[in-house]
Amino acid sequence: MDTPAPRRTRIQQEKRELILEAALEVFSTNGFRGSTIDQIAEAAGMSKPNLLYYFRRKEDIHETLMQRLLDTWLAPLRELDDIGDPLTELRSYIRRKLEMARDFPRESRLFANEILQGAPRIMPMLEGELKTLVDEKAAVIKGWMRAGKIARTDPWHLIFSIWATTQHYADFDVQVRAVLGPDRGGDGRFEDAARFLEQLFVDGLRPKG
Amino acid sequence: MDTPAPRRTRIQQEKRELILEAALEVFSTNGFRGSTIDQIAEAAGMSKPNLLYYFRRKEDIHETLMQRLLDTWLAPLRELDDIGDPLTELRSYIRRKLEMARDFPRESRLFANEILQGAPRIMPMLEGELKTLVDEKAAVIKGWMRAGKIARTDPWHLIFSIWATTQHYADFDVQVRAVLGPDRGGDGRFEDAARFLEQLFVDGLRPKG
DNA sequence: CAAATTTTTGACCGGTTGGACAAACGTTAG
DNA sequence: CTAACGTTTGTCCAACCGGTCAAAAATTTG
Repeated sequence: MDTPAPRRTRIQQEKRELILEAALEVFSTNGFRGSTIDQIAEAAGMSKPNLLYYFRRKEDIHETLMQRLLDTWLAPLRELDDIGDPLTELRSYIRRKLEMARDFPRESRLFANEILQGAPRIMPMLEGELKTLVDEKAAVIKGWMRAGKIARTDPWHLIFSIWATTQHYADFDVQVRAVLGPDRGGDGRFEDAARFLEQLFVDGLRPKG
Repeated sequence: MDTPAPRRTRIQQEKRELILEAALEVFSTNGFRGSTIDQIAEAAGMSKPNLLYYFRRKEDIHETLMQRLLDTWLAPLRELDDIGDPLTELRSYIRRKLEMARDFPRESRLFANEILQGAPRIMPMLEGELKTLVDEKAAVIKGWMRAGKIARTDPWHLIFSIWATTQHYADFDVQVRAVLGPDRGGDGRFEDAARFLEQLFVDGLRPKG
């Protein structure tokens, strides 16, 4: 099904990386339609026809970017495992997701842009791979609830709320910084967020006496 | 500072409303740059030059839409009051925000689009009006914590987490529906979400010991 | 070196987009 | 009726955008 491993020269590999890096920057802030090939080419330090020599269509860049993103994006949830203490597992999942929001905000915004516009390009993946993964992990969480390890609640919405709260710090970064102001909006905001979220979810999920 | 009350005929008022309604639909799904005047005009059932008779520039439509949005968008937070039981107050704030995500998803997505792109048009409002309001309400919440009515935590991040979790059901609606599937992704998803969020926040904020 | 291949660029093209404009059309008031 | 005013539309334009192409420049290969 996949393209049969296209042979690429060293220059091709490097330039393609350069373009993808530039495109991530441009797409994540302007969306797909709001971005122009010229913008990406300029950010990558090359001319438009030269860029089009490496990616024949604008959509190819976006598609490549999206494919790479999805692999790494779900990695934290895949790691959520049945071994170990449930509350500890959830806590480290939240921490990993928040670290991704901190370290890969552009990827988060690229994803958010796609979903906001109705996920026209990745809908099959949402209904397939993603749903399967979430259902699987929801079953794990349900097991923890049955065993009395965490409070009974809806596992799917629990996962949604973890996504929402962590990605918020990437997608709505400007708002967060504007509201916190120059004093508290600095680098420490992610640690404050980590502390808060840990408290919220751990106390909110601790099994009731 | 404001425009000196432009006189408008009845037709002008009606047509402007029609255009704003159509523009909300188009802008919220395609973003500003991703939307064309033609699309909006067609959605409003009129020709492009006719639309431009009521709004001289595309940006004017967006600006008007954004100004109206901001008023209603912060209303729920403004209602958060010091009277009444703190946990009840927070619970009804969450409920109101979730109802807005359910009833006004286009407004939510319009706002999300703007923030995602760095809030180029509303940054002053974020740093001014919004920050002032949030600081004010954070002080109220801090009072509740000092009084031992709710658990001690960061009020600003608490507000962020309420925004994030509730707006998620509007902004990421397609993902939510895709993951929940045809069975659970129906109309009941907002009630499930309300139940879950209430449990999460109320239990997570109940004062300890 | 020289031939072959890969990379880069300037010029160009067709389609789209935001917006201008004048003329036509409709409505209302005297 | 008619003049004034408000509304609608067809036509047009300049800028922009995604993408092509041939030729020049650089690099690799023999």
